[in-house]
Amino acid sequence: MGRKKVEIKRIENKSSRQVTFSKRRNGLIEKARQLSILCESSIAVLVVSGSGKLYKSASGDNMSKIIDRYEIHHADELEALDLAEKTRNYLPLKELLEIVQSVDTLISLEEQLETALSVTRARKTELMMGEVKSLQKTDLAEKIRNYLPHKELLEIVQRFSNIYGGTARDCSVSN
Amino acid sequence: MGRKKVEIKRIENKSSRQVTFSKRRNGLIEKARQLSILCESSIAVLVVSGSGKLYKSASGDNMSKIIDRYEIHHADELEALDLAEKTRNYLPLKELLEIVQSVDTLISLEEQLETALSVTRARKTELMMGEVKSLQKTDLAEKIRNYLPHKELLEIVQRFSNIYGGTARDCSVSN
DNA sequence: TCACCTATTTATAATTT
DNA sequence: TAAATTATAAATAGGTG
Repeated sequence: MGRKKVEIKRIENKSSRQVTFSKRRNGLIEKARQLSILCESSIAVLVVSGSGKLYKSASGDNMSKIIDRYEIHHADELEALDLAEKTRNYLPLKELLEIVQSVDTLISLEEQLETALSVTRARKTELMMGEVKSLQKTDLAEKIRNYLPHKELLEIVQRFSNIYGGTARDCSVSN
Repeated sequence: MGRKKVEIKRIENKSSRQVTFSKRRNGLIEKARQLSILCESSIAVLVVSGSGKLYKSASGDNMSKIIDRYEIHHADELEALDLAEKTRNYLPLKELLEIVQSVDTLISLEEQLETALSVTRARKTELMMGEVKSLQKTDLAEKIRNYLPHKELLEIVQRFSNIYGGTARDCSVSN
């Protein structure tokens, strides 16, 4: 849609590439805006220029919510990937805070965790991942359950399981 | 660009809205692809339909890298927001793992942290956030510095600071 | 560099199959 | 319904000031 048909390949001339980048970028964002209004949808457009500059647009909802939606959908795909692959991807900060908080809780309960804390990191990971069941009968388990809502605790344990490849999925943490 | 000019407002007829959604969504993603090739850029498009279904496209780079770029840029804006707001946003899982690992490291160095570990959670947070400077002269600081790359440690400390509202930004952790 | 211009291509709304 | 067609609106490539 111009005086000449252009092949879709890198524009070699730097200044016309810059002009085209600016024009088409604006066009793309305008198209996103229209689609979001016409069809009641939420659209995020992120453009990173060759020089690394970021241009973004969020229509119909805010950027974080749209990316959140992507993360939720994407989480399933992550299941199949290994840890190295996972590290290139994301978790909600909320979950991070919960995990940090749960680790923190474990630390604050250290007097009851003496044995566990003296073992190796691998053992500790296993504890956080897979031994919740056995802790149920102890005061520690009681305290942890009181500290975090049951469902969230289970999710955190499962998250650790996913990260470290354990089998917490099979744990039940009943009330 | 059709038989009639259309106003940019919600299409009331459900089936024509669906048809337009499908056509324009494809058009948008194709435009993104072209722009990324023509101008050597990376473009992410996330579309969430009214019914909540997600459509995504990443051109020029993978989705995670593009969103990562957004997160890095966006981090500055987050500074001004409170924790509740922050929890609706994201951190790379990589950073999560580093933080968990750093907490883990702190735990494994517990014999040197006896005093710190016996204080309250608030005190502990303060330690992790703001007291790195004072730790520099101790063996603990040495071990931490050896355990994690310097730059990453600083970033983690700053991240804790951002989360808990401390002032680790002012800390220097020199080698 | 930066708007504006406009010939032309491209996208798409309505229609047909 | 859904895919293909077609008439038209919209986007934009190259040009101009």
